[in-house]
Amino acid sequence: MNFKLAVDAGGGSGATGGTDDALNDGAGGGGSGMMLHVGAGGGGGDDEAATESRLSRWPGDEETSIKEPAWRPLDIDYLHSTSGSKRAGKEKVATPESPAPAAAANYFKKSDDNAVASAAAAAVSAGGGNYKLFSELEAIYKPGSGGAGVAQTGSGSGLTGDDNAILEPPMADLPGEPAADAPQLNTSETSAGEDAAAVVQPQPQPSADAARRKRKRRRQEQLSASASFFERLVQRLMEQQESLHRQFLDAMERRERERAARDEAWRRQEADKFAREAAARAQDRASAAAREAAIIAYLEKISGESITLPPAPAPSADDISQDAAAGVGKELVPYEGGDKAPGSGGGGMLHFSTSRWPKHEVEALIRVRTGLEGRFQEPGLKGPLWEEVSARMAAAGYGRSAKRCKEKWENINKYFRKAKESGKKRPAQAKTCPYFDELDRLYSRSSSGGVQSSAAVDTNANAGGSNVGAGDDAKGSSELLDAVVKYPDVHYGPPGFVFDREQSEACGGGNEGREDAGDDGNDDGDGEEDGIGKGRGGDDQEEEGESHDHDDDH
DNA sequence: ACTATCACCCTCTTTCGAAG
DNA sequence: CTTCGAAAGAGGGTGATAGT
Repeated sequence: MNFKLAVDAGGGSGATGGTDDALNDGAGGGGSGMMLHVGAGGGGGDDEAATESRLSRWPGDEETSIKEPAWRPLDIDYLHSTSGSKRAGKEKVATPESPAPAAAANYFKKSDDNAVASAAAAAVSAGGGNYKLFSELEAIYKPGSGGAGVAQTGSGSGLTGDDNAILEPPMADLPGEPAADAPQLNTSETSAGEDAAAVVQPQPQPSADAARRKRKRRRQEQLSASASFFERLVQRLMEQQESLHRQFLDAMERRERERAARDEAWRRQEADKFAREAAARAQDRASAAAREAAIIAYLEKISGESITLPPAPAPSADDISQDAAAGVGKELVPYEGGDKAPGSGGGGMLHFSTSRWPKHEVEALIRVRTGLEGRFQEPGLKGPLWEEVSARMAAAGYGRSAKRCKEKWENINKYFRKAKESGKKRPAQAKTCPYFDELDRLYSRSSSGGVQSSAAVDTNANAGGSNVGAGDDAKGSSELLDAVVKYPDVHYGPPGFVFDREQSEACGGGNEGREDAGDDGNDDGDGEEDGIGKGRGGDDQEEEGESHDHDDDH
């Protein structure tokens, strides 16, 4: 949309009609463009004075004889010059030079007087008259800058729709750009008016060239000012961005330092914790060693024999398996000289045994195995369970692989069944007697618990047979078995110590139960049978044993 | 020398889960 | 559902060892 603000210098024909968007004070005809026509009354003018200054229509929009009306560009400077005598005088000078029509001359003449402005303002304020343009202009210019209206009047951007309007405020702030020059800025926006002026003034005049050069120079100055302004703006923007970037980097660096500090603190904390745990472990080991030494000393004192402990660092299950894979009979097991025949090996020293299971080791195996009986009853692979048995044996100081444990368990069961089946009366000093009793209890319990094994059947069938008294008191045997089964891990410890004492107590050894902590207690078959026969209330322990079993059963 | 005990190995059967 | 393979358990054989 092109705005044209023009003053109709030529008298309109007064033609009516037309529905244009022009801001006519009369019923001026429309046009393709939006124009501000300053006219007295258009076709509707009555008096001659009205014809001198009035808004006219676009050329060609009406049947006017004046095809090219003498449009004079509405110089905003001029408009505002009405408030200044200097400007008015200037225009007054230019007026005689221009071949403007008489109407324009009259207009200028009319506006020559300063009083005209006031009169026009009065007319505007009155709401009508020839100076309605001023109200329009005020409506356009005022919203932009309030009191700075004078400086803004020359922008003309509001009229032309030029985007440069947004640059007005900064331009107004530009240094070296006097506010007084602001009204001159409009000169660039009135290029169309210039054309109109060219039309009005066909013959170029020297003064017009000078004004043009002057406008061009101003435009260049304006452009240079704009360029410098933009340069400063961009520079300021870059500085701001650099500042933000520096802040960003600082923040990143600060956070990085904080993170490093946190990591360092965490590492220190972990190191301290590890050190504390290590110290606690060392203390536990020391206390355990002291306790063990005290027990050993006590046992040596009451037994009068020298007791050798199994190697402290029990090999792991993997090591045991590797040993087993390396070759049978090469496992490192605790060895008691008393169990071996004299001269067969150094008593009390560790050696690669002949893979024979010492009695206490077999007992430990039975305890461990019976402790896991419930899990062995469950369907599933037994391999892991035997691994656990091996691990528990290792924890007790016996290095036996899972395979060896399994084989030994099967063997002792085999012997047990064979012995039961044979029906022969076994000597009380038979080596198998100690854990035969254990197995008998186990199978008795299993049979009472619904798991009827062949061995248990055989055991019951041969209750009065070779294993004297083993099945005589099934109830007492079962209760004792419960005590043994429920506390499988409690008895872990030095060979032949805890379990034997427990066994002696269970057997009702009475006066010599605790004292006879050695191997003699178990070897005494009669005493063992008596103990089973007497039985022992194990209900309370059974209740406690359940939880204990679960605790250790991991 | 004989017997009992034990470790080790092997075979057979059963069970169970995966795969077709 | 059938087949197959792995695992577990039972059972037997054999040789070594210790005790009688």
